[in-house]
Amino acid sequence: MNTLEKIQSNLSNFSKSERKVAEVILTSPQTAIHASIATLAKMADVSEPTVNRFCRRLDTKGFPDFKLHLAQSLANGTPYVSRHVDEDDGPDSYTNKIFESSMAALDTARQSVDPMAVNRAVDILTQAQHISFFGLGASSSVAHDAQNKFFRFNVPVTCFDDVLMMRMSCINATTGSVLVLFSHTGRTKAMVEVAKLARDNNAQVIAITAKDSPLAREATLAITVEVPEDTDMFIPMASRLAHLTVIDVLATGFTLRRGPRFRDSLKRVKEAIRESRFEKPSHI
Amino acid sequence: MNTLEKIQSNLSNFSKSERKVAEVILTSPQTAIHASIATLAKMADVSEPTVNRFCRRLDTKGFPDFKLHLAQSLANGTPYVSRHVDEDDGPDSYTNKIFESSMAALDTARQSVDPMAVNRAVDILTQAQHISFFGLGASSSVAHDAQNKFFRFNVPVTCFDDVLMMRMSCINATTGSVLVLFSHTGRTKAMVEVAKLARDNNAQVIAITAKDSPLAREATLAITVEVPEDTDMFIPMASRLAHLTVIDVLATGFTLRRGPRFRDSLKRVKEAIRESRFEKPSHI
DNA sequence: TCTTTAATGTAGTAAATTTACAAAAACAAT
DNA sequence: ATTGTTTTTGTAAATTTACTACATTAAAGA
Repeated sequence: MNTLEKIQSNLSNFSKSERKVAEVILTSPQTAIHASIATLAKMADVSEPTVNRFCRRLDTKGFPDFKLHLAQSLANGTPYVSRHVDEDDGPDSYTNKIFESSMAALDTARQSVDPMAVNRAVDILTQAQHISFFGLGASSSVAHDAQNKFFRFNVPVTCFDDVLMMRMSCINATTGSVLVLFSHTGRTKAMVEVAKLARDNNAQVIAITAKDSPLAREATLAITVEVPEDTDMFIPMASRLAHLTVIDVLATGFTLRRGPRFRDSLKRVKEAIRESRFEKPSHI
Repeated sequence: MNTLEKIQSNLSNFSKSERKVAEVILTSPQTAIHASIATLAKMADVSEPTVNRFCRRLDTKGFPDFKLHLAQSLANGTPYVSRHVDEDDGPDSYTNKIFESSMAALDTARQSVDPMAVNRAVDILTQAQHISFFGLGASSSVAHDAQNKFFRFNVPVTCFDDVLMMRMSCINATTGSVLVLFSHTGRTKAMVEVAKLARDNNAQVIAITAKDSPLAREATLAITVEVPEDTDMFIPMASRLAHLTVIDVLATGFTLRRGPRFRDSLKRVKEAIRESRFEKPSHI
């Protein structure tokens, strides 16, 4: 909830003096954010500590922190809030809502991803002799995307979206094999079994999945991603965007680890497909 | 202009030490607004007055005032600036940069997508007797994702990431066929030819691609998406996220058009895969 | 190489915020 | 009404924070 609204709704919970502070802030919030605690105290005709206590009552660290929160709530509207699509939303409305929800999801995901886990995953990937990407259902396209990306790195890669092929591939796994498993829930039985099978064959298993899930526990290394999935919609949407972005992060880490010479070869891959394209008009 | 963007664009005008401050703030603006001038100075490895001078250079009264502005810019408008990954970025830094760039890309994409085009695409899709999704290279996983999504709608769908199959499929196309082509550049020769072939066979062609591209011109309807693609990285990253989100938008429009009864069948699809999962501990 | 100018840091100062504690007010129970 | 208790509020000191003036260092130009 927006800070200004919070003050409004908590008005009855405040003490007499605190309410005076609230009144002053509600009357001219723009003045409040630029005032010092002394000025504001004088305006509300209370003591400075009262203002400070008022701030703490609103779950802020103190006066400066409170001003920060207030400033944000004054900056028209909260940015990317996951908003549910309504029955009677027009194209304009649902288009915006979906995009904003996606951005909000990425933001949540970003905060939940542990960079150290990313770093260790990059370690494992750079040392791999062979990388396999596995995903079922909605995650199969994620696995395909990963394959497409790492393929350009001139590393042996495969990708499966079929349980039987995954299992067969695990049987042939060796110490140099690295498997990357994608699963939003981390509870798909088949995937958990595949992870176990792979580890039994000494392969390294990186899971990109939910925190504290069976798959996360079964993997050598788990990059856990928290995504506020829209439960109204019966289709996973936000999770795959988050997973794809994790792929980008891993790919970036990979190229950074390999150094500048490696990037030249990427450039050549890109140039290889140039001929298949229509020239872009150069005068634009 | 948003403070964060202002820092980004003024980067060259700053002195060496000021740039260090800018880097720290851009890397984690959320940390910056909660830090004291001393903490920030230490993080950037500069002196406190340098931080202060940095603030003034951005037309603020001083450090606290700067934090207020920054807080506001994080709240409204575009908080996420597309930022390039540096050679010496640590895991923490590049993880954040990639996520933020992705969010910034989605924001740009959102502003460029025409909701009316979306609406017309939904019209066409709801009336389709058969839907095919085509994508090559990095777009093939996008097409797969679309297939997975629309498959749940109990509509006949196919998906190809192979030019020959695409062409064969076009030959058999009829008036009720709808093709959805994904291409970031809209300049892939093969795709443009496929679009032409399909239209010659009276199929409807929806292109999700770049504005004013050959493919956009060749299609019955184009949903044009503008994406600030990072040209340093020789791999398309942001574009596919934008295209996937467009799929979500189309899928949402589709379900809304079909009405509430339709959603029950989606629910059943979801329940069908429940058995394949480990139960989630209910006490959490 | 020397001079000039710009950039950066050090140390001290002023301001603002917070803490600890005491006074006052409100409330309850005798 | 009066006393004891709790809550609220304010005072004053301590601490943290930000800023200013000046010194030093680095860079640029002659």
